[in-house]
Amino acid sequence: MPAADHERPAPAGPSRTRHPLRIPLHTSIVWFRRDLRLHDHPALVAALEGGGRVVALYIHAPQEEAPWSPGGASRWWLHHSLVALAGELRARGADLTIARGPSLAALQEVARASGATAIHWNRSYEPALVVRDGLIKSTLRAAGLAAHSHAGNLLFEPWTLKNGSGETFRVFTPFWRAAQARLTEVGPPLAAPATIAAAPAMAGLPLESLALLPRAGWDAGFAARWSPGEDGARARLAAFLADDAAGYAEMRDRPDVAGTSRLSPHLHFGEISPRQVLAIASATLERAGARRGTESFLREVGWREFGHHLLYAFPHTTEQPMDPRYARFPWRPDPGLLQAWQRGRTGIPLVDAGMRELWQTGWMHNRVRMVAASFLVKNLQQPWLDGARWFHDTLVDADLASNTLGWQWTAGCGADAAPYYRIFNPVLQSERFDPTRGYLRRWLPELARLPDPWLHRPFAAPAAVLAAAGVELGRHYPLPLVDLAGSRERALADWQGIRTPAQAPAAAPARRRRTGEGGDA
DNA sequence: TGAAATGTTGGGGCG
DNA sequence: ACGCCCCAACATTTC
Repeated sequence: MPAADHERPAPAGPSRTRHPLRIPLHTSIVWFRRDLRLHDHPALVAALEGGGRVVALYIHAPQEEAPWSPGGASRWWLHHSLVALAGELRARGADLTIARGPSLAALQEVARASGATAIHWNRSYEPALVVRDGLIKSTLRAAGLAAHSHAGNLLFEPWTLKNGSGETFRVFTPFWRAAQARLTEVGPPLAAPATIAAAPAMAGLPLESLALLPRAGWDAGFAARWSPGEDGARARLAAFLADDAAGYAEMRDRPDVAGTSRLSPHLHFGEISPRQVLAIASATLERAGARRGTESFLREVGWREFGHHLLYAFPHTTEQPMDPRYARFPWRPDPGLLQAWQRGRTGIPLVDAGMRELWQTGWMHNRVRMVAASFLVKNLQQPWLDGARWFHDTLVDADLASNTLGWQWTAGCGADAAPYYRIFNPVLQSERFDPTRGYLRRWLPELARLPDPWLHRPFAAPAAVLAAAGVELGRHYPLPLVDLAGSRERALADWQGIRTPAQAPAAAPARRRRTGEGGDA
């Protein structure tokens, strides 16, 4: 007896002609991962093609991302983003089914229970996920299921953008020049389906059972600041384009001004795609004529793209320096120094303000990230990987590709790395980029009464000034962990040592002698 | 997507 | 009036 599907009317639209009535309606799983949206979702569109029914599935499998499983801040975001996605699906007639990993077993079980014959997902590019997804795809196919991965989370697939030698770009500027030349190839975003033909509801897990929200109340400041989910993402982009994009080029480095897009967590979880960002930003700003701001903003989208392409080509860089010379760098690991940095108690105001902003909101202004990272790596000489792990655990936008790129850049061991001699002075950076001192005052209330010039450098303030402001260094606020000038000199010397590896004293004379002899060997 | 050291210039005080 | 010195202010070089 044919399935009941035969009696259903054929779906309207062009699919009717491509898929004659005699083919039974099929069921597909859409495996949602870091693409928690319904707009511009190639896997979802592919699953719905031909009038098929859909099981929308999210699988919680943090162990499959180890050692870079999502941290607490990221899990907080994920929880709320899944709530939002489930709401969007429900409004279109579908449920979000939640399962626990291992992902392969969950997919097989849901396929069996739903009768799905195909699985669609949008690709990820992190090393562990590339390996996992490859195994899953071949296993599913061997079991007779159709498994399709789609491009949906980058502007360009990493293997399609190469330099003249056919290699992955290692320097941002030529990378972005090549990408810009091909931006017209990036198609328009796909529309969100108005309705989703859902397969019968599956017995999934309640979201709460994933225990993504923290027990301790450290997330108190998060909800006021963030709106996870697809609606929140598009609202954030719209607000940025309306209010801040025109001045972005000038204001993006100012932590005392809310002039950045703050889209990073939305992009990380795929609540909005870079293709949407490109299309919406270009159209809006073309109308507004804010060309400089647009270019500057899209350039940052380019950095995200660059990080993903690099990580895809050099998967070992999550743990290993890209520049092999740094494998034997003389770091000076010190748990006490690391912990003081993590807690925002270094005695350097801009660094401490940033680390506290991070802890309390799950985010830190990009300029401050560079300064805080530079201080940890260069002045304190703590291993960049320790800093990368802390950022990964505490950022709502924690992203393995961007985080790896940023830390290796700071440490000088990355592909397009800061030159070894480029060492930030956190006090000068503070004076230059927080001229109103609004950022410092917000995050360092214990110093709020310190008069103007000294807020950037309390350790240099006259005793009378400190006393009048009610600040006793070492009690209300820490003394600096290190002397800035001295630690800078030490870093310069050590980094220069990596640049020109310690040679045997005989090396230079030996070379001279050989050239002098001319014809030997 | 630096900072500090060093070099140069030019105005003004002053003998 | 002139030369000398001092030192901002700016430019260049070096790490």
